[in-house]
Amino acid sequence: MPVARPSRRIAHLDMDAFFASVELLSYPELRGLPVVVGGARIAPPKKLPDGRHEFARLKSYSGRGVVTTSTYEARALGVFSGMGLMRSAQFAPEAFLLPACFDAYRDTSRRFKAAVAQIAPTIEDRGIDEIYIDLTELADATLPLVRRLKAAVFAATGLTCSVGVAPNKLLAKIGSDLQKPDGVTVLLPEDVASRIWPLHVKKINGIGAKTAAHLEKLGIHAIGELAQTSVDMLTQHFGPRIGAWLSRAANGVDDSPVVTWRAPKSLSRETTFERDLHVRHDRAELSRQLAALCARLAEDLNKKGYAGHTIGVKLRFADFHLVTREITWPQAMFAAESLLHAARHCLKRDLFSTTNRQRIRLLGVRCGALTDREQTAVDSAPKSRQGELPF
DNA sequence: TCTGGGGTCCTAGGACCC
DNA sequence: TCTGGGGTCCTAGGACCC
Repeated sequence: MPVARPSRRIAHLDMDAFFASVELLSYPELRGLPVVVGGARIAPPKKLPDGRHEFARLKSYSGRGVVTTSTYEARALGVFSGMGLMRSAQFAPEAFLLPACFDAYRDTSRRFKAAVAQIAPTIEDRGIDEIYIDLTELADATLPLVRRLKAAVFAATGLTCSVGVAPNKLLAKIGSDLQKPDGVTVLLPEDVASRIWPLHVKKINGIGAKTAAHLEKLGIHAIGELAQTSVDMLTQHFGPRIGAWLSRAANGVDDSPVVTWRAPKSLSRETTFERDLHVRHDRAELSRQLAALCARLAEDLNKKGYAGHTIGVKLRFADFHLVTREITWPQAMFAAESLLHAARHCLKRDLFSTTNRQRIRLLGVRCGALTDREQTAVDSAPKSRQGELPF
C-alpha cells in the first residue's frame, strides 16, 4: 500500500519588475512612465543644479547591451528582458534608460529575504529577485500568512511582489506569474485541470524555447495537451528522463524539496567587447582582457574562500558561435597568475583556424571543481610548458 | 542596428581501471 | 587472439534560468 505523502504548502515569491522598481525608488519622478534598465557601460542620470535629473532615452543608446528589466509601462510597448537595447528603441524610443546598479539590487534583495525569513525561515534562494518558501510547518492560514509576508517585504523595501502558493514548487512558480504585479494566487491539486492545463507549455519552469518548439511540432501547445500525451511518445522524442519529467510536470506533479543551501559549483567572469576583437590584430588587447578577467575571478574566489581544480575559457565569435575549453589540474588554484596560466593553456591555435573564428565578441574565464580555500595548501601555477599561444 | 552576465544540470563519448 | 561489462573521471556542448 502506498504511503500518502503529507501534503506540502510551498510559496513562490517573485519581486515585481525588480531592478526597475528599485530604480524607481531613487527616481520617483519616472513612476508610471516606460523605463528600461540595461546597458553595462552607460552613465547614471546626471543631477542638474535645480535637483532634477537628466535621463537618457532609449533612442540615444548605441552599443551591445540588452534589456535587463523594464517597467510594466515599457512592456506594454513591447520591450522585454533579453531584448537588444538598439532593437527595443524601435518600439519605445522615448523610454527612459537607466544603467543597472547591481549593488543596490543585491542590498534590496538581502533586505526582502531577511524580512521573509523573520516569518518563514525555510527559504530556497532562486536568484536576486525570487525565492521559494516552505510554509508547511507554519500554523497560520494561507491567505493571512501571505499577506503578512507581502507586508513585511513592502516594509523592508518599499516594493511589491507576487506570490503563488501550491503543494509544490512547480505549481507555486506558475501561480506567482498568474496575477502580476502585487498578486496572490493559491492553487490546489484539483485546480490543475482548470487553471494549469489551459496555459502554454512554456509556463512550465524548465521548458524553454527549444523544447517548446519541439512540442509545437508534435502539435502540443497547452499544458493539458502535454498531460494527455503518453510517456512513451514523450520518451521517444526527449529521452527517458525528460520524457517522464514532462509528463509529471504537465500533471502538476513535483516532489523536489525546498533546498535552503547549496555549495557553489563554479564561479566565472566574462565580458562582451564593444567591438569584435581580432585574434591577431588585437592580440595585445585580448591579452589584457584575459588577464583582467582572471584578476576579477581571483578576487571573487578570494572573497568567497574558494579555490578550483578546473579552469575553462569561453569564446563567442562574431557569428555568435560558442566554444568552451577547460582543463583540470591536480592542484587547486586561486591566484590570478595561476588562473591566467591555466586559461592560456586552454587557448590553442586550432580554435581560430576558420575565417569565421577570427573575430571574438566575448571572452570568459570559469573556475570549477571548487574546494574550500583552507584545504588548499599552496597555489602553485601549473608547470607545464606552453607553446605559442594566440594571446 | 540582433542577441549581457552569472549560474545549474544533463548528455555523450573517450580514457582508464578492474 | 578475442571478448565481456561496470564504474569513474574528464571534456565539449547545449538547454535552461534569473
